[in-house]
Amino acid sequence: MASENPHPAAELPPTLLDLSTYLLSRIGRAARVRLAERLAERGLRLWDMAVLAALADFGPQAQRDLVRRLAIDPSDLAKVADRLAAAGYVERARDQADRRRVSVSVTDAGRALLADLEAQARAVQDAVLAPLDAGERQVLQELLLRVHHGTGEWCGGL
Amino acid sequence: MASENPHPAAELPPTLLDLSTYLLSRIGRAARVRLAERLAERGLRLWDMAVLAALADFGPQAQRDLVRRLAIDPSDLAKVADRLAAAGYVERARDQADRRRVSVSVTDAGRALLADLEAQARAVQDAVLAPLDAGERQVLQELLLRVHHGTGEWCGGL
DNA sequence: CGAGTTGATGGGTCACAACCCACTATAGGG
DNA sequence: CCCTATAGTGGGTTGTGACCCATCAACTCG
Repeated sequence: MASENPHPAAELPPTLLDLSTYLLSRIGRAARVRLAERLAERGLRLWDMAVLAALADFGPQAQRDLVRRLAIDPSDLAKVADRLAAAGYVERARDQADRRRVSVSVTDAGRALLADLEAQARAVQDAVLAPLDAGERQVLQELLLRVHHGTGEWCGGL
Repeated sequence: MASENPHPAAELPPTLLDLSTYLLSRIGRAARVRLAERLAERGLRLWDMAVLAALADFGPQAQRDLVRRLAIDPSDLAKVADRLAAAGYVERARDQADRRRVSVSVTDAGRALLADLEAQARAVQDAVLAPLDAGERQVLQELLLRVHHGTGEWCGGL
């Protein structure tokens, strides 16, 4: 039998396409998966990038602070920090004022890596948002930011 | 030590917030998780809703067609159809023209359920998109739809 | 100086999505 | 009438994200 369609077309139900949240979920997941693939090529995960970004943006800080900021499980963060440190992207040092705390800071290698990862993320974004022109992307970004701020009580990882 | 902030604030790194894809991913995931919770209260999963929606929108069809349309694994669909049939939301009948195929159709109960689920999805959407007025939601929906159509080659589940 | 608290860590569990393979039944072409 | 392809099904594996608990070390307060 002749295949009705070269690629399956995946014509999704209007009932779902009508939900912004459905589109949000699908598109967001696609973007996340795509970026995750690129990170995986470098032996990294999404959390690694998030931690690097937090350190680059907010400076050296204790894991404790990263835990609060990123809403990540302390135990999981310990593992991420471990791998990043082993790879030379961050340095860990006991806080002399409070020797329980481990202060984490990005190295130059880490900063360089982050720049690369950002470029990857931008590339994925360009691919995903291809149908939109610069102005539309701006509008989208602004709307998403408003949505994000308006509901900061979401907790939730990533 | 006084807690600097009642709720942890989760002040995320600008490096990430600047990425629309990051926001897309976070917001989309939050919406999906929230809806999934509501479905779970009814003993259902997201795929159940997707299958019901596809059947309601496109009418009775063989599992084979659902597989192509929704890009779901045949084996997984079999399990979903099984549960939906057991709960009385769909009916399965051998296609008389091709007895390999199993034609699936929604029952009245299934249609009623879907209406309920849609209401749940709308409720979640209202909560998530709370910061936006009707006009802005319209704009967002349109942008997301364009993004979605522009990149139909994503495959990928949900 | 205890007693309770906090930060970090290691070692798990649990749920779930995606995927894959083997097997049966049916269809259809040579 | 075989042979191959297709539809559905059952029984898995794998990877991952979130979470949880026990433990150790270090701080703080009484």
